[in-house]
Amino acid sequence: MRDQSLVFGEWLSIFHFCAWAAQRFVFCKAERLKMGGDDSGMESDDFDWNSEDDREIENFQSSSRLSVPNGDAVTGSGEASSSPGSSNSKVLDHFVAMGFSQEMVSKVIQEYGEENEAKILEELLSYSALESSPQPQQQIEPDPSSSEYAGSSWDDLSDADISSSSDEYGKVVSENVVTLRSLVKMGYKQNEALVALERLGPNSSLEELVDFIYAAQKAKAEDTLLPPEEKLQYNDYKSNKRRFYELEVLGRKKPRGCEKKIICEDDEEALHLPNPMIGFGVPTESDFITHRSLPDDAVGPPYFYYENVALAPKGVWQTISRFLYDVQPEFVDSKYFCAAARKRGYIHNLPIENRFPLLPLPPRTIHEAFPLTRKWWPSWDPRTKLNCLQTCIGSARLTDRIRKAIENYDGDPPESVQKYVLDQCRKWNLVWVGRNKVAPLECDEVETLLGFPRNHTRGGGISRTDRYKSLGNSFQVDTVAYHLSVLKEMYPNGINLLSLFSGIGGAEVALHRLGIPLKNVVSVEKSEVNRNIVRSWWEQTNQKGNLIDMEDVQQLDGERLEQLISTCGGFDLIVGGSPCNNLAGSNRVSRDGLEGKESSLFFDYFRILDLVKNLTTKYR
DNA sequence: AAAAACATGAGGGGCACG
DNA sequence: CGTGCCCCTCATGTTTTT
Repeated sequence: MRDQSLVFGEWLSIFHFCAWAAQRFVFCKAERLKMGGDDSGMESDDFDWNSEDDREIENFQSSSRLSVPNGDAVTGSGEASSSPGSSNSKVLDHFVAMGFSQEMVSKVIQEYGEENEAKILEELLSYSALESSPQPQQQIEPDPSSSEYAGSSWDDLSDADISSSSDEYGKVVSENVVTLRSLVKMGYKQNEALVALERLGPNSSLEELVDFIYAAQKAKAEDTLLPPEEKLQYNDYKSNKRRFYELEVLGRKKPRGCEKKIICEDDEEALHLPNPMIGFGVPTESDFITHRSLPDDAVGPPYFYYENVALAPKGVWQTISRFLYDVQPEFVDSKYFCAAARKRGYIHNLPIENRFPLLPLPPRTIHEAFPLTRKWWPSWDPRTKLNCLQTCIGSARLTDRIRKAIENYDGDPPESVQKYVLDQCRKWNLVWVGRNKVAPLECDEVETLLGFPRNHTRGGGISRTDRYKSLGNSFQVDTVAYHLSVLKEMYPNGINLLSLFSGIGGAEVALHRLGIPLKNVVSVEKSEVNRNIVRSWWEQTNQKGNLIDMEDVQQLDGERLEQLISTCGGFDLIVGGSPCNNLAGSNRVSRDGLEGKESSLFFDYFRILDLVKNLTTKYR
């Protein structure tokens, strides 16, 4: 049972969210006018996002689909108290205009005074939540993790600095509140509404928000969460293609006799990881898929290529896939390309015929990759592949402990010691470098395993710790290059690349090693050392093209993109592996899923991709 | 001040077995 | 089908060392 204080707490967090969103989203009317001006059929597809232009804010009010009836009444929290005499009816009118009952508003104003609109809003929201929530029992989460899930991220949000008291701030708050209220009135949970509004922006239409929530529900919901009639609405979704994918690509056998379970047959089903994890095929295995059909919306140009960890929390890949035009992910383990495992999912709209690998093929066992370890490798260590290369390495003291644990014995150590050593070796990816001596991989060894040139991340003031971190967050170049290889014959004169979350430039290196000329590369990467690494590589490899680097994907708005596109002549490929922090299993602290602090930047990948797609089709 | 070392499991998939 | 066991995971926050 959910008690009232909990509900109220959630509404509190909603308010904090609104404040946070007000800061985060600055509205972009100019873009909408520009794009919608020629009426080129982009009504509900044009997402409006950040812009820092003030005049755009001015225009926001009139353009909003979910308009505030009386904008003038919406004042910043600081202003309301300045003229108490006349503001009583004004404040009351304002909240009534937002859709609250006059009775309720005056009651709350009586109780709390009218000088603190924020407080009034809180109260109104909590009251109306209790009153109008259509199916309160439905908000009981059978899955206890779900509420925690959202809870932690909202805590983050409420920590956000909400000192802004500008006018647009007030508008944004009320705008969001109205939208949220509408959604809750429609029967959606606050959490879902919040997430949707956060992702799509306050300017988005109700339809878009509802659509988003559907997607999220589909990804998350268990059978028991939703009443059957609501779920039936999802069932027209892709059943044929999904089935084809499961049968043909994932090698999945559809068990007979489950026709009864119509409801959960397709969408509710968890995405199955292929075994072996070879996607549409890898150079070293005979199993291949040579054809797939893409959803119409996904067909390029431009081509896009998205990457993230395969073992994300449940529902994440379904959501990602749904945003990326329903293209099904290709799950590939890089252990088929090199000596280290790296299970990743890739969503792209590239052709998959006539792929070819980078040559020479890298060694695919530890012994081949590190011949010197063979001499010291004990017979009781059966590993032939390394585990996933992560962002941290084992410490020197750990390897010392292991040495001491072993050297007490003449022959093979007892099984318990073997177990301990093996566990540690697997956990930290240690290799044998001497008698009773294990060691973590060196930076340059990691570089080689991942397909980068040696010393790619070396120098320029980067610490060893940070090198491991940057490398651990990177692509495996051979794997990505194999997928991108189909571009070579399509673009003999080179490509224009938009590289988001570039990191140390895995995509750039892959294309370069494929022999695909890079004409213009726009590289967006937050970390300065990483940008330096890419810049340095760019100069060392005598690139003929032009490298433009930027810091923040969130600053890449429609205006900026249009500029870039007009100077570059359009992007042929948009690559991005968005942050996995909140998805990766190694994260004990904040594995919050796609809504996590960093991983939610996926939605910026989608936003930018969608913008480029629209701009590309528009100008061609 | 910066770099390195350390402490901190949950969550799922795969598999064998009954 | 369920259950138990094995295994793996693009990490974060704090403390210690350099």
